[in-house]
Amino acid sequence: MTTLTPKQQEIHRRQDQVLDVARSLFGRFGYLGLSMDRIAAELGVAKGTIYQHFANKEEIILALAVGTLEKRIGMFERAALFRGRPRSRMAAIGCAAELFVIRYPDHFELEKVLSCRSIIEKTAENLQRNKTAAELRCISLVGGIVRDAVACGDLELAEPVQPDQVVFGLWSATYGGYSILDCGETIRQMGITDGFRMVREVNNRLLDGFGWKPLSTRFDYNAIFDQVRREIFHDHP
Amino acid sequence: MTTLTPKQQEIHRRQDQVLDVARSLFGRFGYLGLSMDRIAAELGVAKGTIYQHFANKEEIILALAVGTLEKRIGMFERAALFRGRPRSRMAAIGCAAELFVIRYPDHFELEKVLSCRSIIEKTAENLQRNKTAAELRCISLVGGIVRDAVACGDLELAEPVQPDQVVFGLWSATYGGYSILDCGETIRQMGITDGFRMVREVNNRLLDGFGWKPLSTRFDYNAIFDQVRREIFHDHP
DNA sequence: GACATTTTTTGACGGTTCGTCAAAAATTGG
DNA sequence: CCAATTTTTGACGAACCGTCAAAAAATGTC
Repeated sequence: MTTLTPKQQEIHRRQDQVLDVARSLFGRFGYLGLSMDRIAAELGVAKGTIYQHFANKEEIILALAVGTLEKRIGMFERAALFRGRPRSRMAAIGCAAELFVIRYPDHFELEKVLSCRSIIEKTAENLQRNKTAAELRCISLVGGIVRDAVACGDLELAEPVQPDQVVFGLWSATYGGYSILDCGETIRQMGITDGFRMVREVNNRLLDGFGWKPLSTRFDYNAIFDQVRREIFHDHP
Repeated sequence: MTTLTPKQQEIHRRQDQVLDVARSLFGRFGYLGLSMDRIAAELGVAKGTIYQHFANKEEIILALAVGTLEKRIGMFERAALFRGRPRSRMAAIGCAAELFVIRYPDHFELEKVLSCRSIIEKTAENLQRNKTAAELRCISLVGGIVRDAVACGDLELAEPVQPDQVVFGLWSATYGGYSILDCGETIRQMGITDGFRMVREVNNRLLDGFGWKPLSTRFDYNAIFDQVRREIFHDHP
């Protein structure tokens, strides 16, 4: 286990170096500006060496996305520790999600590239599973809070509605909302200025629609956001 | 105006032929499988000729997306003619959106590719504006229904909430929902089977949360979907 | 430390796609 | 029919891909 030759350690380190360089290049020049040749040049090694670690640039991008997803999991876990009724804890998760998109703005771009069929198809399935697994961890964390709410009576789901449906709704609205804000001129043309407030509002109304108490019309969840920011994520930008 | 030489007419026709071939190639092989050389070969012309019409494959993809967006506008316009209270008319729009993703499944893939910064950046800004304009037409159509609801008292928006916020919410939830369903293994792992029902449900709950009457808990909007399908889109698959 | 063996690195190579542009072909108008 | 204009062509240089035999480095054995 711990018996790694110096050489093997060097190889391990280089894997991270490749990702660092790739992240920088992707951030600066985007998907089309990222190339194996450039990574190799920037790192001062031959191209063949990069191929020892990753089969193509798509797998590098996938690895970058998994990396930031793990950051998000960490933030969600910290947020989930917030003390309060389930809906407040859910607001804390919302706050974490918001801070995540601010702190890791490139993540969305990675996500969008990987959502293209012909691009993700170039990656090995077992690597794709890493990403799915990370997503499922986020989802189950959120699902747990929904179930807590059901258990304590704050949320009553009429027969056919399942807790996962609530999670799906939050995920849709949040992912969709940030996607729309992130890309395209359209939103600016609509005269929308404070996108984050907008996403919060939509999520609040959605949970109100499921009847999750206390309703956002009777309780100020923006205050929770501020509190979570102060108490849990004070070290964040 | 109508004085087009035979040659000019041929050139106009070819523009559409290029798009037809490109749509087919994109559908079969995706973004990475689409190339100017292949289009030219499939169409039996030299590559240079394609470049007379489009500066690169990204502009072709953009044109394809605008094309399907216009189909959607048409469907939304037909749906908006549905007779009923505003919320039922909104349900009719939802039905149109659902039928659209069924009828034009490739549209989402186009949309995802174009949402990547480094890809859309390769297209001319005035072409991007075509897409923005088409999106804004859809949005203003939906916004009109929201305003109708406010005008007739079915929807009361508390002070800071604007009609566009409701539109943004519907757009987020729908776009996000279909995106999530469309791509990735995660959703299957969650055990979600009927994705369309799920998106409908989320939209219903969202509008309930805004207090748009009649609430979905008191009125069956699925029935509206069926009715719209029968009465307006009977010619659709 | 010398040397045989294994592991790692290298970069040249063949292949594909891109976007260009001068020459060739086709069209137009007189 | 011919000169002028427009359109088409495909060869070209450049960039990137992924591979692989040869070179270099590391390892382990005596």
